[in-house]
Amino acid sequence: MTDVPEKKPSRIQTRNRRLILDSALDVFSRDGFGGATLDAIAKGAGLSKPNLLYYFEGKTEIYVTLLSQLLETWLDPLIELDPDGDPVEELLGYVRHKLDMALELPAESKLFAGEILQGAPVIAGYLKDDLKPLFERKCVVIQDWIDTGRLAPVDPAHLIFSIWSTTQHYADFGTQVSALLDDKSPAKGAHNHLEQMFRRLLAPVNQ
Amino acid sequence: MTDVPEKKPSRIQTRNRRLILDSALDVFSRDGFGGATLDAIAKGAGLSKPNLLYYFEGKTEIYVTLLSQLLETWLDPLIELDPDGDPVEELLGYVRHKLDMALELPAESKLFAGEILQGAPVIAGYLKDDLKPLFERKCVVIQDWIDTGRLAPVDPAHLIFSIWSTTQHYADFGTQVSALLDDKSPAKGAHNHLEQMFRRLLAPVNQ
DNA sequence: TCAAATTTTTACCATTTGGTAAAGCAACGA
DNA sequence: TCGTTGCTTTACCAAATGGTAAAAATTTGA
Repeated sequence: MTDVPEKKPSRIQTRNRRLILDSALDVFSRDGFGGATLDAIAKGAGLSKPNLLYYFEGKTEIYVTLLSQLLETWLDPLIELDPDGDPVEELLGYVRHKLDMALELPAESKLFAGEILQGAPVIAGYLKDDLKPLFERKCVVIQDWIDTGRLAPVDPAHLIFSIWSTTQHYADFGTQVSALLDDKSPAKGAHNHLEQMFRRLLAPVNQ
Repeated sequence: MTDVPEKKPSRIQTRNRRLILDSALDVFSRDGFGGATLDAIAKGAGLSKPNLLYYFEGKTEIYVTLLSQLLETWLDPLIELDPDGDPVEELLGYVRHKLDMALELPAESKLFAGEILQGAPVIAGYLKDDLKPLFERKCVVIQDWIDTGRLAPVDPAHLIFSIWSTTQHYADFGTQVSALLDDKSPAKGAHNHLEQMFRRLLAPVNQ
């Protein structure tokens, strides 16, 4: 038995692992996996590099831990799409939720985006094993809404892609958005615009 | 005079600079700036590393050259938005054009995305000096279309963001899209979906 | 309070990486 | 044919980086 001797973590462990992961999120999301250095992460956490390596086995383990924790949070709002709710309001609620997450947790969004951008070397398995089944279940839910006339006909998969892309854009391309909008917060305008866009797309024609 | 003694490039120079930039596009878009190595770029180009450094002054110069060339191509379709054309068709044409580019040049799209994701360290000046004026001109054009009743009322800036995000998603998040759609090409579905979505959004209500 | 366990530091190291110096080779014009 | 110019290779190097060993300091529990 080489593993599973793990005891409950001490207070120091809990605190320092938290410090490390917080710093790592900054560094990885700003510099990418390849550009990030253990020195930068250690400095941001206020620890020495060997000390950091006392808590994590290496750069990759920090990165994987960060992504794993992130994915749970990321999945949540999609899970909550309720088949029994009002279709248009359920989907608009999902849009709002995703946009709020993008605006409030841009570093997390960027970390995820960077991972996918580079071909998902770490989370390819997660995409196939966890995200895909969920994605397909929700596509069925949306298709049902369409078939029962409560939603305008639309391709469920591409609808989800559009929701993801438009909302995450405000985090992942935040630098560009800020540059083009003179740093005035895009939050209000983005919410209104996306609500309008998806409402028009989704509202069934004959009520 | 330390610069501008540049003569016309020889055939060998033209060929090798092309080889290097082609390889660099692969490597930078796959591994990010920080993760890319000169060795990988040299290998991909079939040259030795010192030979590569005979043609470019360093890693950064290759990256900057690549981005500069890319930005011209990237700007083009937006420039072509014709104020005198039919508003809805002009915008739908723009959507089509951007989507085709994303599907045909995913590496270029990813390179740009990676640069913005990391805070646009290299092209921040371009965003302010070139993209922003163009962006604002086109926002005015769109606003005029709305004011003359030929386009549904919509926030021009956020409309452009939505077009960019939804189209580029098929390149930048192509790994995820492929994983979720079982590798069947998303091209047809994406075109239909985006056409439908933006047509509904943009068509003026009272014809 | 004191020994055991945990945490942190100091001092390293091997590899990778961006980059250089300089010699060798090839091409071209006179 | 020869010298000048342009291109390529060989042989390096200094810095950065991921990571380790082991001693020192600290905390913990009995």
